[in-house]
Amino acid sequence: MADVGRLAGVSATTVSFVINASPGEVIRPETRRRVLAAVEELGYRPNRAAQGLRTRRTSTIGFITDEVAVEAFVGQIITGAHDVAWHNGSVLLVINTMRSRAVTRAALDNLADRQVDSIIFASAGTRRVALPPSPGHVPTILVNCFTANDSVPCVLPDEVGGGRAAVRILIDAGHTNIAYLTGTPGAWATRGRLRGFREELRQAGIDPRNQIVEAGNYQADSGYELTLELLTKRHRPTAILCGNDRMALGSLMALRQKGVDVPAEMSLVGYDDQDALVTRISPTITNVRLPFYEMGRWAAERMFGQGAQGLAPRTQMPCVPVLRESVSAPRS
Amino acid sequence: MADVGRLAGVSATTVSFVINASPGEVIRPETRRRVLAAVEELGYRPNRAAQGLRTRRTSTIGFITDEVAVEAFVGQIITGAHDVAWHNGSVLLVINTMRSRAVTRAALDNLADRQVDSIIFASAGTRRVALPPSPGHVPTILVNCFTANDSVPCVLPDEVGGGRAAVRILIDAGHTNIAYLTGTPGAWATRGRLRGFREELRQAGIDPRNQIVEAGNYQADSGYELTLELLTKRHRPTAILCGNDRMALGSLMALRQKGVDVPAEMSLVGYDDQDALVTRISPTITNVRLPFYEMGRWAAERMFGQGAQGLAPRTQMPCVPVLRESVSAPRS
DNA sequence: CTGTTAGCGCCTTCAG
DNA sequence: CTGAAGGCGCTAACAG
Repeated sequence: MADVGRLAGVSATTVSFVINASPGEVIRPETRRRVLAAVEELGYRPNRAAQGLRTRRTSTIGFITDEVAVEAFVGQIITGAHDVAWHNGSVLLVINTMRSRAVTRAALDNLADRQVDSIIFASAGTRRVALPPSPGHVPTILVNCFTANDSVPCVLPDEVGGGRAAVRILIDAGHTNIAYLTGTPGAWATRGRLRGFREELRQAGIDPRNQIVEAGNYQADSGYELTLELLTKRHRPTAILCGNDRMALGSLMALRQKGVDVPAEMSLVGYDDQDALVTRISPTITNVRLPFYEMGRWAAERMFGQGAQGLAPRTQMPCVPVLRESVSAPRS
Repeated sequence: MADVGRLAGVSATTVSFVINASPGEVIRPETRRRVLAAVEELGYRPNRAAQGLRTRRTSTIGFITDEVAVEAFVGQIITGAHDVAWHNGSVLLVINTMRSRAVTRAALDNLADRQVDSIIFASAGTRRVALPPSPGHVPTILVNCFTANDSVPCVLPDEVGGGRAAVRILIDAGHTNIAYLTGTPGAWATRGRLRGFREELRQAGIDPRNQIVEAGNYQADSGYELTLELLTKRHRPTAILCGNDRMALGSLMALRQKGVDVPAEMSLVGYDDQDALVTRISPTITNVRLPFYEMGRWAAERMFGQGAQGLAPRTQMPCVPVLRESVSAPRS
């Protein structure tokens, strides 16, 4: 930087002013031109580490997660947070904890030591986490998880609304006899979706107690087996709602095997909207999409606004219906 | 740090020596104890940004990629690189380019400005990339991609070996009439796998020209349709090898639909080993696994050894067979 | 409008 | 064995 100043015939300070377009500093156009030329000639690039030391702002967001690889869900959260960060000149420092509490603790310390501006903590599955107290007071937001006492602001998918949206798709298509093959009973997501399922039916004047609800486990086999079972019942439903896309896939395989056409003879709705599973298949599966990308964006956006100050303890993002080929009106 | 020294009754220099266990510096145990106690009491943590400025080592690896979210492949590479980095006290700065050349260029500059120790550039699909010349001379390794003139060392999956391994599974099970539903013709991976397919057959004394080879497109529908077609042929194969897991899934659906039992009447082998697709289904699909995690590890490991110096221009990592339920001996 | 001075927090000679 | 001095590259007051 001193070299640049020397070449341009000015001091390092002036170079800094020019490069950063420091607000309040007025530089004569001629000087600015000379400085820029010198920067160009020397191929000078400011050292961000030094800047960070001086300004106490590293333009870095720490991103801690359970697990980057499984399910590609976390990948979407990262992508959302990344896009916003990049747009604001920041970048993501990613640490994978593999759900180890020790690693989580170490990651938090490490990120604080590196002077990150803020921390986003994301979980692959929606759940309660016990976050060790962060050293220093780095603004922190939780994505797809929450703490017991809501001590840290978080953003979650609106699963109840998602459950309602899923049923609404089928009701709108004219179905009144809908089977719901749920995911693992007790899981946070399962409970919300089921509640939404019932609420929406009731609101449409359909008694949820007349609908078949079977508990699966979010794996393809459970969708497959529960569907085979379903097909043997007397009062066969005209539509199946699945706990997630893997189950929907299993269900589809069972329907194929039994020669039941989708959607002509049976409508099918998945949940999660996992691209690889759901759009590269025939028929493409109507779905409710989880807002992972949006939650990632949301969290990062907060970091460039008021930080984690003044946020509601919990924010919900909508799960939106995605209409594809697997739903049609029931056969009359 | 000065505060810690004051509390312990020593200089900041001594604190530094104690904290870093600086080699060559001998500290009296009593002094060390006092320093450590002061560190503890004050909750002192060294500022990594300042350390980085001074030592010119940030313990940070820049990780640039096409796309974090799709396919979960990149997630595995990140995980591999991350694990090695973390083990060595380093951390990953992740940038997503969305295949934009401008972003890639900016990412390279940004990482150099941030003084990362090294850069790993990973692609979601195996392909040739045109990497803008890195400013500064940060050691760089390519994962799952390569440059035209091999100017940057890279690590790639051994697709020829993978193709061989896939056929070998079936030959070992006793099959001699094997159909191969390939992925998109012309793709680097497709060509390698097909070559391996032929080599291994020939070596087993089977003429590849007698085997059915059909070109698909790596999507589930192509597996589905090609399989339906296959089942109408006179000389029906006893085993199907698919270009990837999505195609295998499509194939499985076609077989189900036609009432062909897997593996009793037809053996099936996928490729890629995408967990979500392949193990959460019945039957679980025998596979050849792409070494994404290993390639990520490999690249990061180099960065803690000789850097990118003295590496072979291309390194291949083996694709290993994963035996599951979808293969059995052919019906005699 | 521009230059001087003084650190940010740490590590590394070099003297004791 | 320990401390003093200097500087990594940059920016923020404060003068001119």
